[in-house]
Amino acid sequence: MATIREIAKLANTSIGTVSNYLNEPSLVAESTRKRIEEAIEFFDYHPKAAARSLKSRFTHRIGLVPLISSEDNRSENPGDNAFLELLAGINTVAAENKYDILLSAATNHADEMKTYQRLFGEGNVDGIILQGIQSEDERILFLKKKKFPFVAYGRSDLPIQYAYVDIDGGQGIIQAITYLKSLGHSRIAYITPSKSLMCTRQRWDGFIQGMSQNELQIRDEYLIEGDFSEKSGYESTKAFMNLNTPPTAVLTSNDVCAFGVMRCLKEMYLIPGKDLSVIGFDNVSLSQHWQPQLTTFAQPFRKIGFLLMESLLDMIHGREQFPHKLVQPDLIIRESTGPVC
Amino acid sequence: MATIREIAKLANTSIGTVSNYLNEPSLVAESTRKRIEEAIEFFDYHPKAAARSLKSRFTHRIGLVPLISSEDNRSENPGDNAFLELLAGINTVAAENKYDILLSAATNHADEMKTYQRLFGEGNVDGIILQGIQSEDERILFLKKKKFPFVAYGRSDLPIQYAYVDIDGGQGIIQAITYLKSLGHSRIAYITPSKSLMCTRQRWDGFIQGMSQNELQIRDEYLIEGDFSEKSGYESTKAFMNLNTPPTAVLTSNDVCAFGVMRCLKEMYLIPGKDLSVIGFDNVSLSQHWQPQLTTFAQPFRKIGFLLMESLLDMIHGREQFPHKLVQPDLIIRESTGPVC
DNA sequence: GTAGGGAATTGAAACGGTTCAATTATGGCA
DNA sequence: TGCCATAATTGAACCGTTTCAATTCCCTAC
Repeated sequence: MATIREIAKLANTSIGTVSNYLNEPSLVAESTRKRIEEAIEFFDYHPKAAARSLKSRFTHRIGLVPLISSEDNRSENPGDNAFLELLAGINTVAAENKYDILLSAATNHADEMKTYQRLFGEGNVDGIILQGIQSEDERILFLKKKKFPFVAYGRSDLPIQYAYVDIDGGQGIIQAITYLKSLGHSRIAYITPSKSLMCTRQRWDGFIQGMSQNELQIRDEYLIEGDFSEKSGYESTKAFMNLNTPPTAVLTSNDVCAFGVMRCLKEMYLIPGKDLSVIGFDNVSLSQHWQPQLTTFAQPFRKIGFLLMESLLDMIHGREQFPHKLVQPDLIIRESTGPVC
Repeated sequence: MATIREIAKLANTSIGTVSNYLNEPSLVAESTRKRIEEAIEFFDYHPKAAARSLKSRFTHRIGLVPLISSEDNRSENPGDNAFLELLAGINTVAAENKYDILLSAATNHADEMKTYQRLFGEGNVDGIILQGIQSEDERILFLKKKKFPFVAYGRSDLPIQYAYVDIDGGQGIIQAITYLKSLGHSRIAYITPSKSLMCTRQRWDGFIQGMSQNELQIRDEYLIEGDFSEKSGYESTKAFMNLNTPPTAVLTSNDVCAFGVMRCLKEMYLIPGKDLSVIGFDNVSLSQHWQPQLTTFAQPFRKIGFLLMESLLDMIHGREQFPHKLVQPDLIIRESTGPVC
């Protein structure tokens, strides 16, 4: 395989000039450039990545540690499609900027931090994208301490500055309430996710703002803290529908919870979208095959991937310090919502 | 960041010995080993990947070019989950062997070959996994010519030796026929995929063998060459059911085709699994939510990922030349098949 | 004719490991 | 004690780029 020295020799110039051509062609005179191009063509020359990054300190790679469930599952895991769309988005921007994605997995979950230390320590990548952010996320603390470029998909509750892209759950809720109001709803219930989660607070702020903006009254008996389970949807609905004046619409914490709501309605011979409008969150693939099809929020994962990669490149090249970006979820209107009777 | 020289100095030994420790600890005496370990611990030392692979010619990375659909789709694309499971399998074996996966995308489809040339030419990876094999696949020709380690998921019709992992569609069909026979079926129809595809021939061989093994008669009017479309399932079924003695069971080319079969039955007020047993191929996520749930073949993608990576490692390390591996598809029995009435 | 300055080019040093032939240490045995 | 085989260690050379200070080239202005 040809090296830069052979190219230089054939093009009758020095390796320094060839290197310049490779990295900043404008530094090279027209005639020299032509000869170098011919030599490169002749040898089908590609500069070796290892040599390049040894000296330049740039790998043109970014790191990503996939969350892989250990068991074999081809199930409806909503995260699956999400990850793939995310990857597609990241990959698109990466390719446009001549970057590759390095996927590193830990053999077991306990070793996950070791994977990040290795990615960083061995100089395998120029930056890292984090997903599945947790409260007090130690990966964030680690990378921040090392001053290594990274972007997180999701906000944590750490009191430090770092780059992230996240869903604007609050704006979503506002949008949903406005939509429900336009259908004539005023008695809107809300099954919130568990209080301990980051997204809950953001959505809750949106709920308050959305209700006041639409001049609707928040009623305590219409609020239940659930979790992401089917059961919490089922049980909350039971409680709601046994009130003297039950709500006419309910916002749930996610699609699975919304399925629980609908199961309860079915048992009570009530019809989703008619007796109670139901809105989910996530747009899992089942939601469009359910009977009735579920109105829900979709996260534009591909766009999130774009933004993650763009932010990371900005950081790597020192164009920005800690970019923050929020994206609106898409309200996908299907059959589980309808005008109030 | 510490280098191997600093480690050697602190451990009071030479860089050669430290390098030995890193790569083949058995070469280093116990006492020296201890001092080196302490020094590594002290500096939190990680050998730089670039320096390592510059001289050793091993990157500890394998390359994979994902097939990314350009449009934003969070649809039921059956390939999506497949790819993720495949990746999970590859990643697991890779991690166990201290390998990472390099994902490289082309900005547009026309440049795909360039991506492979770059992956190879820049020395970015030790080997490559190919998916979506096509007839006369130029990637295979290229990598073969360069004598670069690669494993393909799927067979092509090229008359050259290369490593692959593939589904044993023929064995699947035999299994399906044996299963149908056990339910009392003898009039079995088969909607084959298009003749031009590699898998068709393999499945067809299985069909012949399965029928003769079960002492069943192949009848020409029960054979239709379809494609992977819903429509071909629909129209073939119309033809079958208008015969004087219609079949009691039908094997289809894939799940989508099977859905077409069932739509036709519904129109004719016939019941899948009762009036006609239907077997799909692929186990797309819809197949278990269909009414009735579809009996179909699932590909064990995660296992395929294992095998791909294991084969590739064998080739990289010169343990095998062109490993071939076939895996059985899993017949998933659901509601669209039943005993003959 | 010459000074000045920008554009183009040069080549040695550096990046941080691995490799390997050569050297030294160690232990067993007569 | 001396000899030999084997284990352990050494360090210089090398991998193929980038980098940068120094040099050369070329043109313009005076």
